[in-house]
Amino acid sequence: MVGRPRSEESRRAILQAALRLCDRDGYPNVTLKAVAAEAGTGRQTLYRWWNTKADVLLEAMTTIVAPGLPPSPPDLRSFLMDTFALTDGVAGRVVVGLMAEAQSDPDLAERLRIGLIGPRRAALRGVLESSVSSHFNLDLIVDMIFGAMWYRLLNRHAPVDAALAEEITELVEAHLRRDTGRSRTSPRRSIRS
Amino acid sequence: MVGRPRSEESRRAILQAALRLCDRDGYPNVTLKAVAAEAGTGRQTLYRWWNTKADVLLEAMTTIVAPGLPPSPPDLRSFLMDTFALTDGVAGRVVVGLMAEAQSDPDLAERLRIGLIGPRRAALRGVLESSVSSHFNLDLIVDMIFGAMWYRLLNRHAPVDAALAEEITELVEAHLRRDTGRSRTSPRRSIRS
Amino acid sequence: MVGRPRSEESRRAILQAALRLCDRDGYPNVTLKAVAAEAGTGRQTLYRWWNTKADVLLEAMTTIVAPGLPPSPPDLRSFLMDTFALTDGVAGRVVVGLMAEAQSDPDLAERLRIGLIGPRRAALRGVLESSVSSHFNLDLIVDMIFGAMWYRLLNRHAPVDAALAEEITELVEAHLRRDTGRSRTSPRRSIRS
Amino acid sequence: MVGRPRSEESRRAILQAALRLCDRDGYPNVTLKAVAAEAGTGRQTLYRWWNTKADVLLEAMTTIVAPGLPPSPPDLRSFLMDTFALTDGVAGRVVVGLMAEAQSDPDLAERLRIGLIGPRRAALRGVLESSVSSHFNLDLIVDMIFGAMWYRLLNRHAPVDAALAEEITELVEAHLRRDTGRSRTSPRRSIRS
DNA sequence: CTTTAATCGAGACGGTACGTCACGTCTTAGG
DNA sequence: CCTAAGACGTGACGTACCGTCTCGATTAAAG
Repeated sequence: MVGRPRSEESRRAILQAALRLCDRDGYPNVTLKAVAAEAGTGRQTLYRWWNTKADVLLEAMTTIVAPGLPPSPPDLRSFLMDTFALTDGVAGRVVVGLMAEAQSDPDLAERLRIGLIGPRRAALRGVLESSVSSHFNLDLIVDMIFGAMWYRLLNRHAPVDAALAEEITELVEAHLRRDTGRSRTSPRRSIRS
Repeated sequence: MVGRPRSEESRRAILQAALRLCDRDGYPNVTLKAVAAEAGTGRQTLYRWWNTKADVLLEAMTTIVAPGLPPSPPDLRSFLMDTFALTDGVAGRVVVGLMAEAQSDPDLAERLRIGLIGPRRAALRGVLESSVSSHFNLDLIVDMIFGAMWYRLLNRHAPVDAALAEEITELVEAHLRRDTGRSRTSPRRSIRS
Repeated sequence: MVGRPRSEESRRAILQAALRLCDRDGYPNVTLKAVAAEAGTGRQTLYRWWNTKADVLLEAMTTIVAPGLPPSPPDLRSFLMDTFALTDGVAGRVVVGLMAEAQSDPDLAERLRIGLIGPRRAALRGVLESSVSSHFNLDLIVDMIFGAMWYRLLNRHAPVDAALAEEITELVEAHLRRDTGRSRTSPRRSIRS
Repeated sequence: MVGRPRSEESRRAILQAALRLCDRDGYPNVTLKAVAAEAGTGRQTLYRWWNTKADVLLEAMTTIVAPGLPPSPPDLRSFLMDTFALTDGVAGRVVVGLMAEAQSDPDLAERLRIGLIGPRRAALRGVLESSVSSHFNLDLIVDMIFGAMWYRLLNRHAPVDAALAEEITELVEAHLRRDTGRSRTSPRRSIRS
């Protein structure tokens, strides 16, 4: 026997309510109780399909927000512009909240790396491969670029905006360009995700 | 009249209990109730002097952990070595937890910037000033170096260790050195903290 | 939609736990926390349905204890015997505690008068009407009979027992009887509850 | 060594503050903390000389309020008039609060009986002895008269005023007078305080 | 065209941390 | 040695959210 099928309507209502509340109250102040109420759904419906707040918002990120990312951006400048633009809104708050929660939830941490962070790292690395000298440890460059972004997202001492994208692009192209690379840095080592 | 003086013993017991529980259970799983119990003090004593968990741990960082920082490190390599070494332990977990909490507490965010993050930024900038060409926007370099550190602390795709310090130092000295600087990057802009 | 129905089991467990603790520790020493623990229920379940300790015990009195009262006692002697018998146990402690609390809670005071005290006054008055001369102010007689009971319950200088019932009955029947009434007392005035 | 003598000023300030707060907030809402603050005295000073709230108010009653009682009232009517008049004010609230507290404090109960209730019972008994036939159990009559008073003080279904004094006096004089007493009531039994 | 079964909303359940309040004790400096 | 001031450890308060558990009602495939 099969029973009543899952309501797609409830699913989307819950994901969108979660994002809406994250935007309004901030990730840590969102409760699943409030999400259910905001979505106009029962609480058990929520717990039947997700286990935690992080589960809900991770799915919301990958099914609602992520599709808005640039598919295959041509150059570093556009890649950073598009990426940074996305951080200015719910997506930024959510992803920072998820990252914070992952600090004490190893399982969530891994799903974050695999589902969200890793793919973006790979994408940036792909963009860099065509413009940065192979003498450099690309993973380190990726760390420093996305690191600057995360650092500013968290500490808010400066915005993550087009100007940052521009500055980073100029720095990379002026000093790490394929033809200008005279690196004495050590050979790259393998890195997770 | 004066009344009974504040118990320095209780104060230190609470700060150390908070750090201990952070180490054991992770920042978000620490409760003030448990801190009071672990410290062997009354709960009211805790609320008398601090308002939130973040308050307690921020003071713990600045009065117990921070004094362990290098006073005036000579060069970039040692500076990063010392700094990164500190992140491997309670300090890392705490500071990440504080940063996460600051996302929805603007007041805490500012105190973090002023008391913890800003001074470290200034210190790194000071070190860079003597070795990096003035053509570069030093704030951006600081963002990228500390950014890489934060990024790895949060995402844990790679360790924040001596090797990272070494790689960053080599990259900076090889390509951004004072005498080799032929930057075409845009002029620096002012940046908060 | 309806939701999960209220648990009758929890309700009775709480009421009985409240009475049990009142009996053991005395009304003022009962805490709602202890009631919940004794009843094996959550604390919130208690607060969901009652606001105060007095609320709980008032309901316990009217739904558990009161049904044990004599339905329609034939004569004054039996009425007093039955009534006084009830005061020797939890009921006495509870009702005294409620009365004490009502001194600073006008709302509780009114509910006490309407739900507990008033009906007993009416019942006693009914019994007296058939045996006491209409020359007397029955409300005053009620005050003096129940007053003696309350006075002894509170001050404990003498027991509220069958002997008291006997003495009062004799006094009333010897001197206030319908046919012997030659009262010169003033006409009755109306009295609340 | 003798040290500093006890401050009589503080003592009176505390007693009066306790009465004032009882009047304003009701006995159960008075806290010793508030009494000390109201009296402008330290909290320890209070605890040094009294153990409980009841202690303070019992002393306040016996040293401040009681002296206002009629010394040797001539007849039942004046005795009741004077007595009832006193219940309309702080004294009523305090004595009811003490009585309530005594329900779970046997020691306080006894001090109440000895220091406050017993003497008044004896006084009323003395008045009755000269006007009521010796055939009656005077303790029962005392119980019924003071009982009516307490009952009304607590339940507030009717005032404790001059009218009540008048009605009781008339009832007693009309039906229990020395020369009219043809009582068939049982012989008196001994009664505590 | 009725079962049958899993879903839906609603909402009560036993827990637990929250931040506040009053308790009664203690530890200061000052009279 | 008493006084005021006030911090101390304790424990109940009433609130909020947790994740689980019943409910009656709904929905669709299987019999």
